[in-house]
Amino acid sequence: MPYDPSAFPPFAVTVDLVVLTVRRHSLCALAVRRGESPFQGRWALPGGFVRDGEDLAQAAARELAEETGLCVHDPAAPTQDNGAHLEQLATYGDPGRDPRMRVVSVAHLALAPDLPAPRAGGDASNARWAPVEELLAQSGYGHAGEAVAPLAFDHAQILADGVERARSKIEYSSLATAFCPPEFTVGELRRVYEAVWSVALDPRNFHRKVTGTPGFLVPTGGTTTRQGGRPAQLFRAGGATLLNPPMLRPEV
Amino acid sequence: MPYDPSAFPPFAVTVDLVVLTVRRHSLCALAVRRGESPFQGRWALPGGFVRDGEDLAQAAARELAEETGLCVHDPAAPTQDNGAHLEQLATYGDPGRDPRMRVVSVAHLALAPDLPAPRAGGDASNARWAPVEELLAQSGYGHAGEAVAPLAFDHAQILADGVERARSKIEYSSLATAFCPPEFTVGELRRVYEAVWSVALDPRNFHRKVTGTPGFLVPTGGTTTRQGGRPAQLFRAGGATLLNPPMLRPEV
DNA sequence: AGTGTTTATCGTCAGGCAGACGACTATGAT
DNA sequence: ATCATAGTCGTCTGCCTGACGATAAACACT
Repeated sequence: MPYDPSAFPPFAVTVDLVVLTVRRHSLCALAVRRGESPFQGRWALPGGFVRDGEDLAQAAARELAEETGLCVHDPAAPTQDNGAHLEQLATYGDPGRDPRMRVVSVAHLALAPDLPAPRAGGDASNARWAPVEELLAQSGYGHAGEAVAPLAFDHAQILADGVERARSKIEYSSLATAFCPPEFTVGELRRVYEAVWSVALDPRNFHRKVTGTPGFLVPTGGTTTRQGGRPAQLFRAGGATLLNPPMLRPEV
Repeated sequence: MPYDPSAFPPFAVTVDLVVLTVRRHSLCALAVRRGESPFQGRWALPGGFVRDGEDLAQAAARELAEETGLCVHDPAAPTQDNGAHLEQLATYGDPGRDPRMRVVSVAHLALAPDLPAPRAGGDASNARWAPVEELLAQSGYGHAGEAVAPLAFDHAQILADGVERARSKIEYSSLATAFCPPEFTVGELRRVYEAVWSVALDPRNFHRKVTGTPGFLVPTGGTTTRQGGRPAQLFRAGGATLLNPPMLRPEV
């Protein structure tokens, strides 16, 4: 028995993506320039409609692939390379958040290693990685800074929520490795934490913490000097996902 | 410029509620019996359609009030009594999760103190508080137990996610006080933790932890003997929301 | 009145972990 | 050769937690 269509208002459902990466020691998010009204020419988060017969996670993964070429790292089959972490963030459904009609957006959070270059999607005339601090300035969610127009719709709120989720989640999970290439050094992982939290961490205590947590890192045997200085051991992400005790974020 | 209606499939959007409370030393959830097909006669989580012009949080608060009479405790105006904690949980949008049509449900989590009795909503022929362990048995999310039919739709998954959220969130926030009446003793708060986590905690270490965390509890000056034994100091929830360092959940 | 039971509250002690920081190592640059 | 850079190993101190003893204040019996 189908529902009586007059019993509920129809909604459009979209997925929006907060895609985060670490570039040049700062936390950056993927932004696309809107080619259509409303907010034409303004920066926005990538996203699109959920299609018929499509799961929310599928829709988010499809949008992510369209915008970045990233495949979602499936925990069940961790053989793939260049995989990103993807998780649902929150849902935004204020009436009036889109002036055209009632749109409910299921925001997702994606964490990716540093990528060569963003490629613009179909309906976006441009795309770029921008420091989150810059995107959130002017919006009341960040410190004042560059004079960039605020993000379209309620995307500044969504981005702020995604950044906060990422900041807190790397405390008690091994998620920070999602920002790293498949093989990385302890120093590279530390620079991820430092960029995401905007703090400086003691290299010695950090090294003790991450190498002492069972299952967090597994050595690959190789070394690298790509950061300069003494060669560093290379690691892959271990199977552990929960960090107990957590990595403590220093006080402000 | 409105959207082209043919550009996206129409969805129905609902809110579903995971309302948790602690009754007789066990964590219970509000369940309503379905009066209509599909899943007629089965237990389900309370919920309903989001109305035109209504925010998601408003819709959840309205459903909560309809089902339980609870008002949402607004952090901005903490003068109200009998207020419950309400937060968005996650969104479930599998095609086919409702056999009638495409429905996206924005699940919310509510935490309430022990209530006198549930009152059935309009379209539910019955309502009750049931131990979550009982509701999740038979569903693969809990231990085997009573022979109760599984919850309707994907509500077992939603309930399991809500319970897990509550279990982890009381670790690092003062949210456990949302399960308590406005004034409560340290022992009552401890029994909340014990019920939610299904563990036994050392009363002396627990007392030291919660009274030693600044801003967690503020003494009201009164005492009570409603639990028997030596009179206990009464407290109200303090302003602190984050617990740092967190309350540690004992190992299994 | 005394005794037992229950619950609350205060103390003590040992082990683990984090922050601060010294020391040493191995590379490339000048 | 010397310096700068980055990585790695140790040490020490203070805080927090888990385990548990001891005391306090109520009630229920006898």
